[in-house]
Amino acid sequence: MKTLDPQYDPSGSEKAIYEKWVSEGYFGSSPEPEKDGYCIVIPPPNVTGALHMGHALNNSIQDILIRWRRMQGRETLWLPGTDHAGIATQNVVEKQLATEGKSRHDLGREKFVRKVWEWREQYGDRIIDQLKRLGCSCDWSRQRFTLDEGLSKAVRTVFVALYNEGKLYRGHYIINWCPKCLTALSDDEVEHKSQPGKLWHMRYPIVGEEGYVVVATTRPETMLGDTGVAVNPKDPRYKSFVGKSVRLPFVDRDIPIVADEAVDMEFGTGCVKITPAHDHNDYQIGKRHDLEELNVMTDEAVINSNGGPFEGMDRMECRKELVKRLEDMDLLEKTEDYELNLSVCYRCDTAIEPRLSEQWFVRMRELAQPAIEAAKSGRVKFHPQRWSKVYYDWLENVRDWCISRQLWWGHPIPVWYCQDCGRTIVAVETPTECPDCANENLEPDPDVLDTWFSSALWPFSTLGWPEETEDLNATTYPTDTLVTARDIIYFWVARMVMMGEKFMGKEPFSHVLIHGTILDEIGRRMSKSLGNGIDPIEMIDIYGADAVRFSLINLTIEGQDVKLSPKKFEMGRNFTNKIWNATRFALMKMPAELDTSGPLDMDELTVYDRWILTRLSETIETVTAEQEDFRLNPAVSEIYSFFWNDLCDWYLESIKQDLSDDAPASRRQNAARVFLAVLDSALRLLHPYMPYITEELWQYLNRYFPARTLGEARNPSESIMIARWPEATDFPRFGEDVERMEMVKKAVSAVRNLRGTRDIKQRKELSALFDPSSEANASVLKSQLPLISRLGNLKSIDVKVGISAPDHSATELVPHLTLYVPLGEVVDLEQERARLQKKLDEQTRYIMGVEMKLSNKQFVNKAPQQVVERERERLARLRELEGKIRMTLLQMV
RNA sequence: GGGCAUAUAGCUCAGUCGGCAGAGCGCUACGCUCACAUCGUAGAGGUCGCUGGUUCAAGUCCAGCUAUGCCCACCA
Repeated sequence: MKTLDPQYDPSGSEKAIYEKWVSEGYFGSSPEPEKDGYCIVIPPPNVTGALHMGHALNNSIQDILIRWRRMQGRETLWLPGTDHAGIATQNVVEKQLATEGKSRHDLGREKFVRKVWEWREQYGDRIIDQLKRLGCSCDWSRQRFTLDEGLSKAVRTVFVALYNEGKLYRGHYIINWCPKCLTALSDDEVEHKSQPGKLWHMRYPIVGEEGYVVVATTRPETMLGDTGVAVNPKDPRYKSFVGKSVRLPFVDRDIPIVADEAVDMEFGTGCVKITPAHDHNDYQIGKRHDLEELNVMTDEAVINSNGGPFEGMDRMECRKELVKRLEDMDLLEKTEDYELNLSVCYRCDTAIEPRLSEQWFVRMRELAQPAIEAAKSGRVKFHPQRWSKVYYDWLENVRDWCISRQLWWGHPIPVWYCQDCGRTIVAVETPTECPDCANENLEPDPDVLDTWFSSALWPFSTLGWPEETEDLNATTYPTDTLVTARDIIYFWVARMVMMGEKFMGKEPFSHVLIHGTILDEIGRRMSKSLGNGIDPIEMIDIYGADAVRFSLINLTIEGQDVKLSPKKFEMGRNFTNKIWNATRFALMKMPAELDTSGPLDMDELTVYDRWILTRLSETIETVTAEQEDFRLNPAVSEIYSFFWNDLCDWYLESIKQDLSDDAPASRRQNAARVFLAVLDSALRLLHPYMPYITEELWQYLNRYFPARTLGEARNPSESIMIARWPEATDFPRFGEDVERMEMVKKAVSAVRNLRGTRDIKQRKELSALFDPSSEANASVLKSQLPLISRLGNLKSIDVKVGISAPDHSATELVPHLTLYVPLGEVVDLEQERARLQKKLDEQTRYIMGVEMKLSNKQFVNKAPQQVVERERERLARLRELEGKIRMTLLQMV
């Protein structure tokens, strides 16, 4: 007989178990069109990434769903992979180069890109290995990378198709430029930070006359690129100025004063400097008034030759110097403190420099419509539902998407320019000559695509599209559930639906499960800069993967954020230990010869056997229903309390005697069989949440007791991973036995209660007299005397309706049950009396409350009959109890 | 400026159809009884953010308010 250690140590077994799963091919999938499929595509983590708590939560959820559906017999596919993460990865490798004193320009593009690939080969699977430690049951044979060959083909195919339809265009527009990453960013990649700043009021002298206008700005350095000044046409203060010009200091350019509705008369001076090349609004205003667009900065946001005396200065340096000189020239009217909304790069936090440049854009309006429709029609459902509103808001107000990035790492834009005739060639395959002039001198577009462009195709590009592969069929696409966090609803979710509708003609998934964000103990986002992150791998090292998974799910309620601390994982660790020990007990106590050949005779079972089977059936039903609703937290809580409270605290304690050597053989057989069946199903219920420990223990159970009699697993000997998900109907329900067991629990609790409140040692055996108020209850108790005396540590029990209190006894009164325990001289009668009196007062108060309610005609007439009836019963119960207490008090005198 | 979320025990949070306020942690007392001290038994601890309203009945529904957090938005 196998004896387990008294404490569960996950570190010894997790790795071997995982390897076994992989080598047996349990994660694999063979999606065929006629199968009942269940497919999830992983949100591909960045290759540069290390697993953080957000990933741990995200992937735990996916693994739970996949494992559960797999056990239900669905053809599951969890498709894994990583994202090439343009900027992030390029930055990492550039940083590495920098330590060698080199830049990517020293290497040149080709060599640099090769270097990044090398980096990926070396480090890119780190996060994959970490996902494996978490226990993720992805089909690793299908692992994809957003930059691998198949996906590149998908990207180019989509690009060409959109271009040919006129949904892609290249143009000279103002975009968000990161002067550190040296690339354009989409609007969504810009973050906004509130920051204290200043509002400088500058004087621009009017040309040809005395005086000046005062413009207010938060960015004085951009004045070098001003090509106009705008006022509101309705502003009486400036009416006479419209049409005149001002002379720009330092660069001595005359620029016009124009009237534009967009100017807010209330703000600042009501007079705005216009810098079309360095501000989104100014760009629009400039277009309307045909103002010159003058770029005054280099890629690195250093003032260029258009900046006159400030050429060569960094923008911030220039700002300082420029303000100082304005002041010297008496052109600075005043400086105000101002809270500004600073735009920063989401990757490096550098202040964005809006900048005019040549970029590629996707026309979004039309593409967005089917994506909106997909959600409106219910084909794509958000959980919780409120996130659909965020999704709609973005899609309904979507702006064109800037997709070109001035990076080297990424999908090259499949466009070539004929150096001879100037023709633009957009093609899936690299062209060798110009179709117009046959010239071979073709220059490729230097830019790459936004990483999110390839991510948008992920749900079908990973399945082989545009090739017509076997994997791409109704079993896999649309996939079932996308599990993700709210911060990429725009970046990713909306764009996937858009592209899925466009190129597959179908939504890419039916459900979007948005989970909460993991925060630190005091509610801040976990971030590298704050250093407040908790490393999931470190937690797995300490507590085990199952404990980490369980704890995370147990803390995560329906999309609510989670405040996390390392201590929270102790709960999961404790639970694993509980499961371990319940099984340990089973293995220790099983009879040497367990006969499981015939069916279990239900008539031979005890009250507690039938009770636990009923509770199990109910638990299975609830858990399955909650999971169907994506409510994993209520599901797992249900299993937790079933396992700990019902199974361990009550059932296991109840059968201890039955499993001992001196118990009758048939009783021992039956108790063992029921216990085994319950344990087996409980482990199967727990498996999606805690895959490792359930597998390990299940194997132990299998090895020694391969045959089952209830809730038969599909393949008892192989792996719990592919065992059958339990069904409520696997077990009979016995309503009456549940009631009986509740009565027994009440009696035992009364004894324990009496002990606890009177400082009577657990070890001391007591004599108990129960007055169960009805003959029915009396017979229930009488039939369970051995159990009650065992659980209550009693040496004798009397059960009699209407029994009167013996002398020198302590009394415990609960509804329908009075317990007397004679304590001889040790009983403190004064205290007993006080206790009873207090209880009596309490009952009287309750009774008054209920009487009041019942004497209220409104209540009796309007409340449902059921509720009124319940109150009446309650009153009867309370009165009975009150009477009982009074009587006992009288007897004590 | 708009939108969303949150407010319940000392802490972190559950609470579905409106019908007797729950869990984990922490705290107190007792117990190393042969599954588990990562445990067991018992206990203390609540004006459900505030103000109104609907209802026989409100933690739960409605309105308003306060506080906190997040998202969106071109007032320089």
